[in-house]
Amino acid sequence: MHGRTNLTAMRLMDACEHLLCEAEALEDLTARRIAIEAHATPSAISYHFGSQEELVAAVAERVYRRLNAERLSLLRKAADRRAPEPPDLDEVIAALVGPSIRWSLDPTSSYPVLSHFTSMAKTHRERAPHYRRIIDNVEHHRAFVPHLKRIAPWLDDVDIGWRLNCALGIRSQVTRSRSRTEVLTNYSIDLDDPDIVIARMVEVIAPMFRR
Amino acid sequence: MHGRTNLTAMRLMDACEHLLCEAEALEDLTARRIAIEAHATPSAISYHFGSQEELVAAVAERVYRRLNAERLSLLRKAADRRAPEPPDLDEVIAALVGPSIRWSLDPTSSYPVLSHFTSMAKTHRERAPHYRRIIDNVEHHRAFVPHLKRIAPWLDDVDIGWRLNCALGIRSQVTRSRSRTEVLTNYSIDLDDPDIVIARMVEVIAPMFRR
DNA sequence: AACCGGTTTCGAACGGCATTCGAAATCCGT
DNA sequence: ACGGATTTCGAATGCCGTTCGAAACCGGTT
Repeated sequence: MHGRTNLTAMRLMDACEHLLCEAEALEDLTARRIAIEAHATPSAISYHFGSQEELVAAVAERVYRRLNAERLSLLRKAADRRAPEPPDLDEVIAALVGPSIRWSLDPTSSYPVLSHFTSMAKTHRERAPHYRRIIDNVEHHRAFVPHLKRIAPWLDDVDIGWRLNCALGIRSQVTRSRSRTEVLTNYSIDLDDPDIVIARMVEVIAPMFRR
Repeated sequence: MHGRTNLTAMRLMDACEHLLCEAEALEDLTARRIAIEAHATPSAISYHFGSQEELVAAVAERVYRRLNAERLSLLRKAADRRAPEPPDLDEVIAALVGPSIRWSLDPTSSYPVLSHFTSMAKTHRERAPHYRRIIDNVEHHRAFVPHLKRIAPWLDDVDIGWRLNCALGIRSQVTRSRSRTEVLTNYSIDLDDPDIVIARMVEVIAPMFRR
C-alpha cells in the first residue's frame, strides 16, 4: 500500500519530471496533467504519494541525487589527479559549480525541476518537513570542506563553510537570475557557453580562498 | 476608473503587504483574505488592479523603491565621506548588501514581500511583463558601477558588473537560504546580528575587487 | 430638490484546482 | 477457482481567482 516502487508511481514521477522540465511556469503543473501524461487519474497521485507536493519532492530528490553524484565524481577526480598533493583550487571550484552550470544550460537536462522545486518550497507551507529535508541537505557540500582546507589551511571550518555557501549563492544567481546577470554584464558575456561561465565564476570565487 | 490612487485600492495594497509579511507560505495569501483585511470584496482587487498578481506586483514595487532609496542613500554617504578621493571599498559593499541584510533580520520590515515576490514570479507565467519589469530593474545597481570603477580602475565595466552580480548572489543566499547557511557554517556565526553578517560578506566580496 | 452619467462596490455565479472517499477492479498466494 | 489485500477509478467537496450585471454612490447641472 502507498508504495512508490509501483509501476504507475514510477510513471507518475516520470510524467511529473517531464512536465516540470517543459513548463515555463509552475502553474502549468497540475495533478490532472500529470495524471493524463502517466495514463492515470489525479487520485493516483494522492494514493501513491499523499499529495502533489510530495510527488514533486520525490522527483526533486531523484534529480538532486544525480546532480550530486556528478559533483562528487568531479571532486574525486580533482583530488586523485594531484594526490597526495592538495587538489587544484580552480578544479575544486569547477567541480562545485560546474555541474549546475552545465545542467542549467543543457535543454535536455532536468535542471528546471530543481529551480521549480526551490521556489515551490516557498509557495507551500514551510512546516512541511519533506521540503526542508531535501533543500537543507548539504552533506554532499560538506565533502568539499576537507579538500579546501588543505588548499587554504589558514582558514578554519567556519570560514570554509561560509565561503562554500557564498560560492553556492553566486552559482544560484547565475543559473536562476539569468536576465539580471545579462543586464549587469551589458550582454557582453556569452552566458550560453558553460566553460566561459565557469571560468568567470572561478575568477571571483578563487580569491576568497587565497591570502 | 481602475485607479490605484483610490482609497480602497490603497487599503488593498496595505492589506496585501501586511499579509505577505505575516504569511509563512505564499498559499496563505488569497484574494478573499486580502479583501477581508481591507474591508472590501475580492472583486475589488480585479477592478482596481486587474488581477491579484498585479496587486502583488504593485506592492512589491513600492517596497523595492523604499529599499533602493536606502541603498542609494548609503552609497551617496560613502562617496561623500571620501570625496574627491574614491570611496572606501568596504563601505560601498556595505551599502550594496547592508539594507537587504538589515531588512531581512528586522521582523517589522516588509522584506518578506520581496522574497515572496521573486518566487511568485517563477510560479506564474514568466511572460507576464509586469513581473520581469520589476525584477530585472537593475538601474539602482548600475549606480554602484562608476564608484567601484574608481576603486578598481583595472577592471572594465563587464568585470565590475559581473562582480556586482556575484555580490548580489551571495546576499540572496544569506538572506533567503538561511538554514543552508547555518548548517554550512556549523551554527558558529550569529546570523541574527546584521553587523557580523555584513562584515563576513565584505570579507569575501572585497577580494573580488583587489588585484 | 430631483436628476443623471460616471465611478465604485457588491454578490452571485463560473470554471479549475487538489484532495477525499466509497465502490469497483485487479492482483496474487492458496 | 477462490478471497483478502492492493490498486484504480469517478463522483463529490471545498477552495481558489475571476467575471459580470445589478445596486450604490458621487458631484455637477437643471
